[in-house]
Amino acid sequence: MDRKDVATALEEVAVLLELKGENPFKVRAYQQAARAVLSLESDLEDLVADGSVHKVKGIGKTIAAHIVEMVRTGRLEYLHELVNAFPAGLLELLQIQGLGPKKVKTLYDELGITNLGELEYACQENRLVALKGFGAKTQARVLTGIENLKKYRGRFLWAEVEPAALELLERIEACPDVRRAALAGSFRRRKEVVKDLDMVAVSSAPAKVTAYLKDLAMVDALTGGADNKLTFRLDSGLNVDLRLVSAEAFPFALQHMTGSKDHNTQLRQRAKTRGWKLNEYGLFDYDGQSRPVTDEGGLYGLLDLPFIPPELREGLGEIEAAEGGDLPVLVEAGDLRGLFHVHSNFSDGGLSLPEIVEECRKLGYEYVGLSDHSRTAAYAGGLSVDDLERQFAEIEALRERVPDFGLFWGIESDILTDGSLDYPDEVLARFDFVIASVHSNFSLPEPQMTTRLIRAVQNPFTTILGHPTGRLLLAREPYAVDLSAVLDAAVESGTLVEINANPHRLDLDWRELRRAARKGLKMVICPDAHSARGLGDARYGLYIARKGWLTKADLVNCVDRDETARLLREMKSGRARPGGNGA
DNA sequence: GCCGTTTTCGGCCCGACTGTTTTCAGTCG
Repeated sequence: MDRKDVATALEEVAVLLELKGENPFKVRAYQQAARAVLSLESDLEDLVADGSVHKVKGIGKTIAAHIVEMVRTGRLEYLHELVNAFPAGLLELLQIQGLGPKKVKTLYDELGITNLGELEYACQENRLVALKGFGAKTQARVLTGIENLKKYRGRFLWAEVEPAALELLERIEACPDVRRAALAGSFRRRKEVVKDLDMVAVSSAPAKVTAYLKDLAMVDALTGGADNKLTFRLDSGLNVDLRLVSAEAFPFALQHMTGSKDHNTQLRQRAKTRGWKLNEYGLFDYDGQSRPVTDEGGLYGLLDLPFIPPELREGLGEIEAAEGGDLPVLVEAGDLRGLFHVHSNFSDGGLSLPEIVEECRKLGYEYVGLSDHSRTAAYAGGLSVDDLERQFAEIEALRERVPDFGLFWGIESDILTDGSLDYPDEVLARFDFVIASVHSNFSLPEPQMTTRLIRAVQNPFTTILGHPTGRLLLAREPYAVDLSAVLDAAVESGTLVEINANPHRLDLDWRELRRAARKGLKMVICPDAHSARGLGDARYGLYIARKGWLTKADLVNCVDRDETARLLREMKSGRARPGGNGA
């Protein structure tokens, strides 16, 4: 087990102990130990080897023994005992908004509820209202929570699917009876959430391909399919549709399977007005002759269109734009010169400041904007004014050591309920930049939430509005807010808006990006990284920026270090802001 | 369960909200 597995196991222990009603400080000890493991500077195996695990701050004798057991044997007996002490479905109840360990325990103890289905039934029978600490509103909230959970089930984050998708593609390409293969569908269009995986392959031996798939370890079961259409389920629960076609049909099938439905409808319409017929097998003229193409570009070419990148194929005007030569030159990975919104171990991040700099340089960036949590975010180790002093000193020292790398000092300030930021102005004035984000009080009524965000956006110290809608994909709906009004305010005051690249967020949503860019809004791809791996999340932000039609010009990340420094200085002094009146 | 130390046990991070209560427990971030 690596450090991440160990940390996850410790967190599971914490959850189960809470459910058991254990001493809350014991629970916290496990949570803290999990965090300590994650932010370990040295190798976990080395620590185990020389018996010094218990010397790590936050890890005592008991948990050290647990860790040693996990690293050596790959499992933790204590965790298994705890898991077995509860019905399997009970843990799922914790995912419902508003239900924590105490309430779940009550439901289990008092009503014998052990899974989602039983809970839903109990709500419908009006049985929750009678429980101590519960009432009509709680019951209604639980029902809504169950609805949401059901809605999310069977759907996957793009980033979750990616490793399996790439591996599967590799395996299928390696099949002797497959000549060519590609990923298609919403995955290829880089939708933030996908329901299943569509694939196309060239093969004339479906039976052999079927047999090959059956032997793959990652394939859980073949679930059906006719001759040229195989459907199967991966061990992750993801369903895959694999379409087998001839080499001639491949570009047409790939285009067809990539979609979207709206895009394809419009494209077929376009073919029809030319007297042709387009389907997954080819483009046919009057006398039923198909026109040969070697790739998708050729297909679009036959319809007098340039190649349309899959990300844009949502039927949202891309065909008209392509026709008029107005397709955007989408931003590319190489365009990103630096990142903002990176957490260090001063708050809840795992990396030290020098490690962050090193990792960013490895990734080819010219600068990084550090932003830890502000003081109100106590749960995330928010920085007191004293902490800020220490951090500033460390940053100054580090800057001297890496003169060729840009190090911007920022903060992710909580937006308090009234829309104000989390430090007095004289403190805010010291940062190179300030990201303002909502982390509490999500259920304000829309008018108040809108006012709150607008106030934050208009604060002269706010550089970037962080995760503007607060959504967590497949977990939490966006808060109620008049987003359009907030973005207008951002354009007006020249405040930047984050594209939070964490695959659970991807917030701002891609559907808003194009409209926002048209308004003149400048945006920033922010990994919101808490670890080295988290820095890599920037690419999900890039994908979503592309999906939102963004070009280099829309993203502050695409200017070099000196220009960025100048921009931040200007924003601070209030003279000019990109997109603002002073620009 | 961990820490620090006052070597044997007491303190451990918290503010705000919500819905339940009639003064507070549970949840969230």
